[in-house]
Amino acid sequence: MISPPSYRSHPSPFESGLRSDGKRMTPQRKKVLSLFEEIGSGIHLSAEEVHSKLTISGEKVSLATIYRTLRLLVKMTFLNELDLSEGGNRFELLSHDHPDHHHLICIRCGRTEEFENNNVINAGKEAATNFGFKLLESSLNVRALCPKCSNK
Amino acid sequence: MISPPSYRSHPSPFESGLRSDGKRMTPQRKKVLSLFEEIGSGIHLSAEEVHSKLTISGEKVSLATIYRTLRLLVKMTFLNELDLSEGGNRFELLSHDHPDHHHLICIRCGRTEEFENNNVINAGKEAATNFGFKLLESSLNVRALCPKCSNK
DNA sequence: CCTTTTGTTGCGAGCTGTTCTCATTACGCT
DNA sequence: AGCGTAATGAGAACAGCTCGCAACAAAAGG
Ligand SMILES: [Mn+2]
Ligand SMILES: [Mn+2]
Ligand SMILES: [Zn+2]
Ligand SMILES: [Zn+2]
Repeated sequence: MISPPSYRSHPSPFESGLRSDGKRMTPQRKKVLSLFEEIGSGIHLSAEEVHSKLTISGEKVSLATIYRTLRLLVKMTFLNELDLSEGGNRFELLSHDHPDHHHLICIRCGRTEEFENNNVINAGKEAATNFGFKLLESSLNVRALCPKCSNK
Repeated sequence: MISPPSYRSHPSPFESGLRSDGKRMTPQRKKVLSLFEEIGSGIHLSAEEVHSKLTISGEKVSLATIYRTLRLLVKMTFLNELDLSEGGNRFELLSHDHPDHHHLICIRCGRTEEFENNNVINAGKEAATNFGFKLLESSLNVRALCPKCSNK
């Protein structure tokens, strides 16, 4: 029989964020966030894809819980939600070094590249200011054809 | 009994665009495009809204036909399709003086303002060039709170 | 510990926006 | 007017997502 460590281990930022809000850490939540962390940033997964990736690696989490958890992780700013037009929404690990990147999407094959541009960020700020709006977030989606799809 | 005019009237750009592609002008198609033209640019309508506006003014066009026609009008570049995240997609008359405008959206009440910014356009071009993509279109969506929704 | 409380899950039903199927209609051409 | 074929209307189907609720499980209290 293994006894738990006698010291109190540091809770992860995820766990303490949950706790401080009366919410609980669960295996399902851990699995979803871990998937994104293992896969790294710059990868954009749909809820369906999260579900099948977990299923394939033997972890059973219901689709409804995945949707709930994704929403939660977005609200907690661990994930970023993308609306790339075609198909369902996608989610990516929110990297704190590149929080404001934008996306270049091949509308044929779905290949997606990321880029940053301060002018875009400023354009959003400026527009919000001009109309007296309080800026939340601005996202530039560039729809295009990748080299492979472009020459036939 | 009224006879049709004996001269051949100039077909509209819409009609000639259709004809040149083996497609036909129909009352339904005319009604949908006319609605957008009468209502003017800068107005963003969902398919459902197009349907109810036509229904209210006594024009009966089925919802399926409206979806088909909206797709067609986008492909023919008479309309622009917006993906403002929340709810269904919206459509607007594509004004040829302001083809590349962007949108500032209040996520609470839906109020939407338009703005133009050359830096944004250039950012899209630049990103496409850097990755060897062929640019199709780029759209900046700024999510924010309008003054009314922002203070309470 | 056992009990209570309360947040969370899984499942299926439900919902919303959009597309599809197919029988019927009607545009455009002669 | 008649023909070929595109387009429509009506409803079924679909995709993506949310909800309701019973079963479950983590905290909290005794
Ligand atoms: Mn990204
Ligand atoms: Mn607009
Ligand atoms: Zn491609
Ligand atoms: Zn508002």
